[in-house]
Amino acid sequence: MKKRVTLKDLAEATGVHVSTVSRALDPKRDTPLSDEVLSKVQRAAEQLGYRPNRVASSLRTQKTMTVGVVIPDITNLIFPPILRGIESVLEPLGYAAIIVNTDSQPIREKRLIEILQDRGVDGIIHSAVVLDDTTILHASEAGLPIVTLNRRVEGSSIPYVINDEEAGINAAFATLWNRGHRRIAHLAGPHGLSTGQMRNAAFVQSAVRHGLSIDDLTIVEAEHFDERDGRYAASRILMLSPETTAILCSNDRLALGAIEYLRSIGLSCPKDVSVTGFNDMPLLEKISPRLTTVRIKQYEAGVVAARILGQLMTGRSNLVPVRTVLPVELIERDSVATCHTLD
Amino acid sequence: MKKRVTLKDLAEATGVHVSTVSRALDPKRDTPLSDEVLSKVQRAAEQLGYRPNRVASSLRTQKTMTVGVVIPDITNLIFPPILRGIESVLEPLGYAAIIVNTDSQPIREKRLIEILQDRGVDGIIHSAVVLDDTTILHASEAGLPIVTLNRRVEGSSIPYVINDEEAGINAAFATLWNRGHRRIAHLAGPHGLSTGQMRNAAFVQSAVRHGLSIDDLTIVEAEHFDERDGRYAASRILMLSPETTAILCSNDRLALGAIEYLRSIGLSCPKDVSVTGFNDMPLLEKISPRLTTVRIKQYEAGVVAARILGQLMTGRSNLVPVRTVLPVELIERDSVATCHTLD
DNA sequence: ATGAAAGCGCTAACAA
DNA sequence: TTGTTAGCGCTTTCAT
Repeated sequence: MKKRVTLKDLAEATGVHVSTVSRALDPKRDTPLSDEVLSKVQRAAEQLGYRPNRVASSLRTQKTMTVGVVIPDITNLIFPPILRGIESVLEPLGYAAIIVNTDSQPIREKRLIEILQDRGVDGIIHSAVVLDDTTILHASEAGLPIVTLNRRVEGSSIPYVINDEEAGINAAFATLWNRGHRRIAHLAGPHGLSTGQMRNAAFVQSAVRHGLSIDDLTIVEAEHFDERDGRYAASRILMLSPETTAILCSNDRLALGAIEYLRSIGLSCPKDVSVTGFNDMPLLEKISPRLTTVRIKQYEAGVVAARILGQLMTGRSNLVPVRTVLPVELIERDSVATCHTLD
Repeated sequence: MKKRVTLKDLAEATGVHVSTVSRALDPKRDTPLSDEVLSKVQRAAEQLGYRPNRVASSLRTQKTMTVGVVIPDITNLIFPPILRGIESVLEPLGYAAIIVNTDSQPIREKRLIEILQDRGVDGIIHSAVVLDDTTILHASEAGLPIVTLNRRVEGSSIPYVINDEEAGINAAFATLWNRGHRRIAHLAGPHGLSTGQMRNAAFVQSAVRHGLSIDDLTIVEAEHFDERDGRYAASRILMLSPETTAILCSNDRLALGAIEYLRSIGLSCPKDVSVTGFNDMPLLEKISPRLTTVRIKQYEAGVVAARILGQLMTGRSNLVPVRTVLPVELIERDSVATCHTLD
């Protein structure tokens, strides 16, 4: 185990002072230096294999060049592309990311945020906030740059990047409506999450605009955005409203669960019941029936959030919009069929 | 932006020396302290909201309590479960992980390893090594604790955790053989990766043991473990050996690609050609035809690798096995059919 | 253009 | 049982 080469070593090797060495190796140097020392130091650094000690520099500059990325669960397929998007902008800027999974547990989230702060992260990209997230509010008020992704914290000025939930739900609703469906139920996501809430509101709005009465709408809320709760909520929907011909789901996993449930009771999607999703997660196009869904820009969202965080961290917070809404796109596949029910 | 509370602040607040405060707050303290100071300090820490500055402590102790996790690409579905496995053991030990994607580019890998070293990671879990990985060899020789996962570096003493490739390939081969297949081709993974190589060798061994002649075997190597190269390699296989009735693929993504190719030329899997995969990646069971594959213990592998790294980092390297082989399991689904070809 | 000196916040060897 | 001191490796202000 050979010891690392330090600035001091280079100073001894070149006969100049450590501070001079430091300056010579500083890429964005402002102080003037003689070409001679400069090249001498650089050559020595090269030869001895000098590598800067980021820990030491972090302590001195109070910048760790590290950001925290908080997500509910990396095994949820929509997150890996988002992370690659984040990486694509942060890595070239010299930042590294510490990724943590909250498993949607507020206590766990709180602990993880604390850990990130102990480690002195320069900022946080947060994709797992709840609507009234006090943990993150505190951190933000303490001066930590934060951007939320996919979700937002209510009544705060924390910048957020979301998808055009309303347009997405409208498009999904419209495609069902245009295929003749009138008994359209909503399999809603958790109301504690902004996505669940916004999509639910958009659904109601769409339905009303198409002339349906609020009282006639069947809406069942899933506790979590997963297949299990999708199955359960679908069963409740059909119990409450057996004449349902289409289920508009708050995301793909719920939709997958709903389709599983339909199959389990001998119904077919789309023949008996049409289903739509939201997100267009990876691999979805290989699963049968190929789900009609709303595609969100996953990688893009990561990129945009990271750019905003970058601005925040370098003090150009005046430039950043509090609200960024990314466009979505309806992907029509095979889970929606024309409705032949005689009403 | 309020300033962080430091040990010095606590020292002033309690009237004792910083070092005493440090001791009072050290969880695994060996020096004796009076109950009075202890509680006084702890109360002050609580009240003022003291949080230790890990950067400072890292500089002093030369331990960052951070590990690097190197993978080819997080969007490859087999990695998220592995990461959760790693997290499940490292997080309770106080470690955070910096995850980097190499995109299987050696130059990129080298740069990323350097970055991790600059940041002073205490160890690395590496899931993207190539067989003759000099970068990682150097790092290891420099004294950095390293464990490789899924793959191994040839001719080194770097501990590695792999799956029982041989048993897996044997099982896949046997199920094809038992269903009457005799014209079994191998869609091999890259020879530069230990998985590709080991699976290829196991295939040849299996075939020979079943009485096939090496010269008759059709083996086509894919350059990368992805669908695109799977499609291409499958086309080559059928060109070289049109009588092929089964393709044993080196992993799931290659198998998915092969099936896509078959479909594109009007052949059906499993009716016309049977296909097997390797890994059993998430969501595979929802894709039709449901792929018969070899399930590897993804989460478990992360757990084991992390445990070994933990031992290495705490100097108990005498306890760690260089080689750990995890058991695999054949998952029989719908992509293998009985062969009715008259030979 | 370069050197001197201080200090980021913490820990640990040594003293008392 | 507690205080003193030194220093991890770097950056930055001030002096020269």
